[in-house]
Amino acid sequence: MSLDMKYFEEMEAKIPKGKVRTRFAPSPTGYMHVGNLRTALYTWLIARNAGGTFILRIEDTDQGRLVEGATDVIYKTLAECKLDHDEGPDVGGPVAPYIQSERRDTYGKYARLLVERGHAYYCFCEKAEGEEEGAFQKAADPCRELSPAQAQARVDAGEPYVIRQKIPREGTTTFHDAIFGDITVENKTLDDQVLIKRDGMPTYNFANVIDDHLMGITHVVRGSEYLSSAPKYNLLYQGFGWEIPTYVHCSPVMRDGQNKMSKRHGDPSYEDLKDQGFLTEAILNYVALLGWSPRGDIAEREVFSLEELARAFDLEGMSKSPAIFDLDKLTHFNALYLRSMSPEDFARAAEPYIRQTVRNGELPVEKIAELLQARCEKLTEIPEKVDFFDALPEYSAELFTNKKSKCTPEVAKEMLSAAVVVLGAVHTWSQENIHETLTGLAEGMQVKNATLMWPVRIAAAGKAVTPGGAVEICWILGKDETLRRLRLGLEKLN
RNA sequence: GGCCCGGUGGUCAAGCGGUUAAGACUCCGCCCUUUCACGGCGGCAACACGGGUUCGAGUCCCGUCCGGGUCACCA
Repeated sequence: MSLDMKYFEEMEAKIPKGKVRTRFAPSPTGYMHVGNLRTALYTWLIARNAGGTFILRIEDTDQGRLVEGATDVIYKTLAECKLDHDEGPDVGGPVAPYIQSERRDTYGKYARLLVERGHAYYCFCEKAEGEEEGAFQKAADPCRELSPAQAQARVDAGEPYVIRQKIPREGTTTFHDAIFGDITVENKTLDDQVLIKRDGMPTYNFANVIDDHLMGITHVVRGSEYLSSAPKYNLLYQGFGWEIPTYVHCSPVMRDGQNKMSKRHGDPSYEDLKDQGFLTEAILNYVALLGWSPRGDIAEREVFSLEELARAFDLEGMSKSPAIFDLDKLTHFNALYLRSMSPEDFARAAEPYIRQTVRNGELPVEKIAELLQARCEKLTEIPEKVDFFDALPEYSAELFTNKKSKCTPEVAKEMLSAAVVVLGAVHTWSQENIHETLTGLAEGMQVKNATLMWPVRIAAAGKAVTPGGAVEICWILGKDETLRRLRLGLEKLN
């Protein structure tokens, strides 16, 4: 069997050169891990920071793990996060196809090229079963010593085989990582990993090297779990005589000191976080800082838009150690983003949540939203905060007691009786008028504002904690409903 | 177990041989105030340990301990 050298030349000729090119290469699992999302973000940032190209590649070489509709989740998430790709399965590009299962032939050809060059060999051994405990020593593979002719004969005879990388027995291999620096390992600690599986599909490790090279990837960004296989990648690149890309290994996002974030442990994916009421921008901002931090004169800065991140991002700022995901801090970022929205945008975003419990179409949603903006950290906490507008909750007369406001049930009774009278006389139900009326009443009765406002608010809302004060709540409720509720409060006190 | 990597407050982190060891989240206190928030001010809290090198070490070297990764025909 002879190799078609022209094929390799053509493939080589297609590789774009001269610009930074990065790729996000997820395998379609059906959801986006937080760690995955962060890797995608960093990969995108490296490309955008350098004015380079960001590529999406789907790694679906594991036939047994294909999940229906899983690639859609990837497209949807990237689009939502505004991590736009310049090349990919959906938009095409100069080095298509961008789905590994469609590149199957390519891997086989390159594997044979590597065999030809003496850096790989056919292996006909039975699939290794789970080794015994403590048996860490690898047995030497007899197939490694087969002559090319012997191997070819068995292949031709239809014997099933895999292709393995031929790792040198002696010496050391050193590779460089942009974050971790130079790492040297002894070759004898490396195993002859499988390159082409029995089913003809490449392993992740092999497909990655081939694709990264053929797609002209300059910065290989991936999780640090691949750090220990990096020497083998280097040997592969060297075996082909290819230039080695810049490795960027990112430390994992942890759920606690011991475990990585994982769906299995019930840790939230990007989709889950969205469902919990987190904003995409806040998630991205938080996640960016979980493993990267700005330096120099912006070292103290935490709030970054995507564009600002792209400008500020640098490999130097990346952390070597794992980072624990902290929901409290994410929540803080979410609150920050919620507050920085324009009142109009916030009202638009909040309205569906307000409507969940406020169904009365008469009530001014914009005003309710205005009260909510500084008072919620997540949109999802809105419904229970505003439920009292529609229906006055059952509440205990004990709520009228408040030490700081100098209010007791007796005082409340007095305040409410007076308030019903003066509020009943208000002609134009505006916030200003309500405010003046009530503060005027407090002054006339020789009590501090709080002593009057407390019972009014309690009677109007029926709960101890409300968004907004007495004046605002009364105004939103309208005159009739306010008076009705205040009278109800009075009854409760009798 | 071998190999590789890491270790600054509870968490994210700055620090690059000389600092009172930043900042943020959380928590606590105070101010503001019409509840709660927002905002403002203040506070608690850290260089894993032991040896070196150096006039001087969180910063450099070695060891110990702890944690993680990897040792798949999964990615």
